[in-house]
Amino acid sequence: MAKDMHPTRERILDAAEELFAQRSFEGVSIRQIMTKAEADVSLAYYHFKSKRDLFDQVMLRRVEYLNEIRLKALEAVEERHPDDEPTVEEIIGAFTQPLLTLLAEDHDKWSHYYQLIAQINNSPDRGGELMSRYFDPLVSRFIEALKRALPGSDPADLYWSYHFLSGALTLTFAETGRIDNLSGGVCKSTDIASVIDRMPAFLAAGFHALCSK
Amino acid sequence: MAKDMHPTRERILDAAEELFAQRSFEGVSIRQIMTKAEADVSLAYYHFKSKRDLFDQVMLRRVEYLNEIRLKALEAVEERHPDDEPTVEEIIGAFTQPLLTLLAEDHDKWSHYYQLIAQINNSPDRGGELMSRYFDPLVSRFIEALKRALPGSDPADLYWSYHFLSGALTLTFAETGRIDNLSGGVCKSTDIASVIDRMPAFLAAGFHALCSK
DNA sequence: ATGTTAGTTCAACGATTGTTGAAATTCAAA
DNA sequence: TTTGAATTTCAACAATCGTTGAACTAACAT
Repeated sequence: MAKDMHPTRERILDAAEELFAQRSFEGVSIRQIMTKAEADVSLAYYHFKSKRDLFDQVMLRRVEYLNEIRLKALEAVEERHPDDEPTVEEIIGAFTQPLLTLLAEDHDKWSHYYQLIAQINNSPDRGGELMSRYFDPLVSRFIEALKRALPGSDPADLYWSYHFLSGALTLTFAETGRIDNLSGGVCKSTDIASVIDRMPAFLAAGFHALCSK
Repeated sequence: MAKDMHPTRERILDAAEELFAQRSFEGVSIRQIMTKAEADVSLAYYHFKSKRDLFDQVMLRRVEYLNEIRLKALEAVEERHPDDEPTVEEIIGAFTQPLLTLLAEDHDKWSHYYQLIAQINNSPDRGGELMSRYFDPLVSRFIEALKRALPGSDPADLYWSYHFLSGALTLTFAETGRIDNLSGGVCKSTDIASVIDRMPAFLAAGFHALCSK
């Protein structure tokens, strides 16, 4: 089914994904990755061109599928509104729900990937560049939909609103445990059900406050 | 005036702050830091116990002052309301405005520090722990104020709302250039004036949507 | 059997890492 | 001028870094 079924290559990608997410690109050595993958150090360079290439392949492995199902979620919402426009909350729901669904289906598989994205999103080094490369087509599509849901809004307001959304979203999926500490156990980073309905409501209200007149 | 006026030590801290912010703790070597600081490698270990200690001192150098002025901003808002409670937007303004004011006063001094905080906030490794250590006293104080401004609200709603705020705030101050790319130049990461009134309005609306009934 | 190819192992390279001890320098107090 | 402490320089340590080439094994086509 999958295009790339080589088991060793997959194990390397899994190990790299987890370690890069936890300790960043430079914070992890090839040897540590290959130890976790239970394979010889040289195999990293048989399956990948370099450490940087390995990192890129970790990103690319899931991004395509991720963008695909999020786009489909948006299209599903739009098809539910043949005449009028979907609401802001519906659009934001289509943007966030697929992430939560995947996480609920297979937490171990997606959590590290989300942590990696959160790290990149907040990296001043090449964060803006990388995020744009991987997600701009999808995000632009969503912003178009939001523009229609908020007619006459200032584009700058819209972009800033999305920027706030992006920060809230990536931090939430980073599952850093911070909210566990702060709330003294009332909230848990890994409690997906708590976030699933709170985040779209919170963010949609922000969009309306900023972009509606 | 300042407790620590040693010029070399300050130069090391400046260089470390900038490089740590750009490339993370493990992504920067002591030698790179000392080259930028124009000082011998050994001086890092004369002024600091270790690389980790240097990192901690970079964080500690500004956190006390930062928490102080943000607390004062909150107290000023509260004193303006001797009888009733301040609004949610006023409280969030007190939380965010001092950051923007400092950045406007001396961008080079504070931008790297903010980038470092953004990086830590989104780090699954020890992010939750470090952020709690440095900011929980202040944040708890603000959440108390928000609790009074939103009587009868569910604490979990409040904590999650603050969590969304935290993500939006740190990403914005990370100045990654992402919004520059996405908006095609309409918005600029470094344009503080654009953020100063948009962010509190956006976030306050989110709090009300989630925490008011 | 033979050859081909994909996958894996082993050993090593030069460079860089964090860190340290001792010598050299600076500079104010005595 | 001598003393002593604070600061800086120099040289080096073992360990680890990313990366590579050559040898080895497995499986399968001819």
